[in-house]
Amino acid sequence: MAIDPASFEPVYQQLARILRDQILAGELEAGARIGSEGRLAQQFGTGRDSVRDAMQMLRREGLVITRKGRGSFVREPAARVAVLHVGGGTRVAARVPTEDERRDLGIPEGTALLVISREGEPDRLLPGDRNVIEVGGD
Amino acid sequence: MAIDPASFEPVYQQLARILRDQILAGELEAGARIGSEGRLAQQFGTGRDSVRDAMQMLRREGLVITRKGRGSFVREPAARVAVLHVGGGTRVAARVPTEDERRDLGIPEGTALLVISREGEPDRLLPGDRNVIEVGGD
DNA sequence: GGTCATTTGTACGTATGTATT
DNA sequence: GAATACATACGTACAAATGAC
Repeated sequence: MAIDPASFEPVYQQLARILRDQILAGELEAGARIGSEGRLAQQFGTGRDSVRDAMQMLRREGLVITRKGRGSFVREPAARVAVLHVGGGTRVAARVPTEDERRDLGIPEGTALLVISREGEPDRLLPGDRNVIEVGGD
Repeated sequence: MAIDPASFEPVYQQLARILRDQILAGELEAGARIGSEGRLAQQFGTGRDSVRDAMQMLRREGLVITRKGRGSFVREPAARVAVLHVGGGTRVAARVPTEDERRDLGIPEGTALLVISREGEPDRLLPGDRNVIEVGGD
């Protein structure tokens, strides 16, 4: 729960990880307000810059939303995924990949992810650089 | 082609717009190297911070890719869109919305966009917060 | 292999503008 | 109007990756 400035992991990523874990664990519920940038910077002993970078990471992952003059809030998980029923028991979802997925899949920023789901089958992740795939329409 | 620090439009957004226009107009071809952050900052008379913010904007839009120690390069347009043929002459594409689309559609960062295309019909944009839609698979 | 210049990544500081409460 | 909070924008410094030599 503390920041190690000497760690191999950048400060802002440590901070993002701490907050992400709290959100995914439900300690910070959807709609809950996250401490202000100044407050968090003071609390964790970092610059406000690092807090902003961490927040931005969480915004990109769709976990939080930040409103000017108000603060940052935990987002509804479902609000960041578009789901399409395409027939034949197949669902197609679009979402922004997490940082981990981006690293694992080797895809750059600015690439959306198609998730193709069928009952009883593992999800198929389709990044934007392997485009044009046929899905049986029934 | 110049930056106006007194404009209502933030410096980094002016810079992003200039570079975006050059990319979309083909003046900067796919794979082309964009000037270094320091070079651009000097050239446009801004801080490196503003250049970085502009680059980040373009990265999120899928227009450029940045590699540490090397520089930023114009990305292949197709590389950022995943396209799925779902039958019935319908195509589904996922991509990260542009900043303009985010503003127009009123959706926050970290939300992907589903684009449903059918021959002879206008594209339908489906953001992540209006989820679960049926598309005739036929 | 080693060194060097270049370039981006991270992290701090300060100041001012703008939106919300 | 005042207080709070985020947005923008400048500065500096050092770390890490890359490529040229």
